[in-house]
Amino acid sequence: MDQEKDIAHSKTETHDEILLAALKLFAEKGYFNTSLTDIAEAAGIKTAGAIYHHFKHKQMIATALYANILDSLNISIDEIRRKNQKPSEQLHGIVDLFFKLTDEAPEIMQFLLILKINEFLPEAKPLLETAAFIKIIKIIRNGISEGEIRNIDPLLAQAYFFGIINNTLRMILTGALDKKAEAYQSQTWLVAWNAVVKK
Amino acid sequence: MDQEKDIAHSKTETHDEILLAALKLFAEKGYFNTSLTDIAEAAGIKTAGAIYHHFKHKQMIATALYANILDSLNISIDEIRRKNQKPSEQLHGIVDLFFKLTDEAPEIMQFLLILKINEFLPEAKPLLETAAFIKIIKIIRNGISEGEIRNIDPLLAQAYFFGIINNTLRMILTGALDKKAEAYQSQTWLVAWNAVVKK
DNA sequence: GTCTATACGCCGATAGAC
DNA sequence: GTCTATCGGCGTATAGAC
Repeated sequence: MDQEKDIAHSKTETHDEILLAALKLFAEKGYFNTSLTDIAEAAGIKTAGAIYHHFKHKQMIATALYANILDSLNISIDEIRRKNQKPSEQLHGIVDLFFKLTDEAPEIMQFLLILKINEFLPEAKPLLETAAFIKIIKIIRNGISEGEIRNIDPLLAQAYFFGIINNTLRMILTGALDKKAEAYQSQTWLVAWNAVVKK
Repeated sequence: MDQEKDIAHSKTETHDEILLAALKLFAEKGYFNTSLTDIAEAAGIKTAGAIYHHFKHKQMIATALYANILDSLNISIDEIRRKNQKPSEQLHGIVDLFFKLTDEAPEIMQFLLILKINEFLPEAKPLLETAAFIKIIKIIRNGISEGEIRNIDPLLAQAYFFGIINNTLRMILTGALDKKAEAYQSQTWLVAWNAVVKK
């Protein structure tokens, strides 16, 4: 951890404006189609040069973004695990979160589900090796040992369960499905859960 | 259709070498991380300039690639539909094809499942509006009217079914799942089919 | 901390000899 | 049809005034 402050109120105003603008633009046009000039403009500063007082280079913006998103996701998952005992309830909480984020902060979900992160951050850990997602695998593993989830390779169970969830969200984010995420939530949860539940 | 010849034996040798090299590099590093110099080198020609005798510009390479892949996919799907009557069998045939391609031509599946195509081909039709994928939706629609598949929005059924299939394949392609696609095929088919079947 | 100005490199693309 | 050579532009990044 480099920063003392957390995600909500970081060092300076513009520091955050830059991150916010970058998130929006990356989600919208992709990393390579977004220039520092674009980001500067969207962040309310007139020149790209000013960005270098906040980030060493362009990649660092994406790196910080990635870290922040995964960090707050990790925190949310901790909270969900604390508030719910059964793996099924914990997974349900995560699904709730994902659907809520899709409606309320679609750029974050775009970043997680649609962007090919290691195309512009070759050094970054793949999502699945990230603290947040390791915890998800752990929840699934618990679900298996407690008899809620079928006894299959936890990674496969993850692939099936989140294959359904994430693909549905992806289609919402790209506009292929035209209602709000909320409209599909309960039905999609049921199908996903059914794909892994022990019957 | 610009070309008279089909995908298998196009105009010239190098024309195909270029496409093949580009496919490989795009799948491996992404479109924006691949320069025409890279492609030239991988295609066995010494200079990037020579490429322009085969393609108007870089985008056209990707466009041709995309068209070729979708074309041959479309043909395969026609064949599958011809050889199989029931929607369930047709879907099974498509799943077979996808798993086979993942093992035997992973770059093609990377192109389809992992690359964010409209990031470098903004004009291109989204996958789902493509002839091949419209036929897949049609198969699902038939499955619903014939009573094999549950009566839900065909697009949602597609999201669920291929969410499982594609996410599994994606994890194989990225190395998160370490066996060959074939090893997961029958199990994954069952789970995916179960997610949409009318019970 | 933001501005102006500018350096630098890389890549896409073109011209023209062979 | 492939080569050499080169142009032009854009985008990252830096230097230095304010």
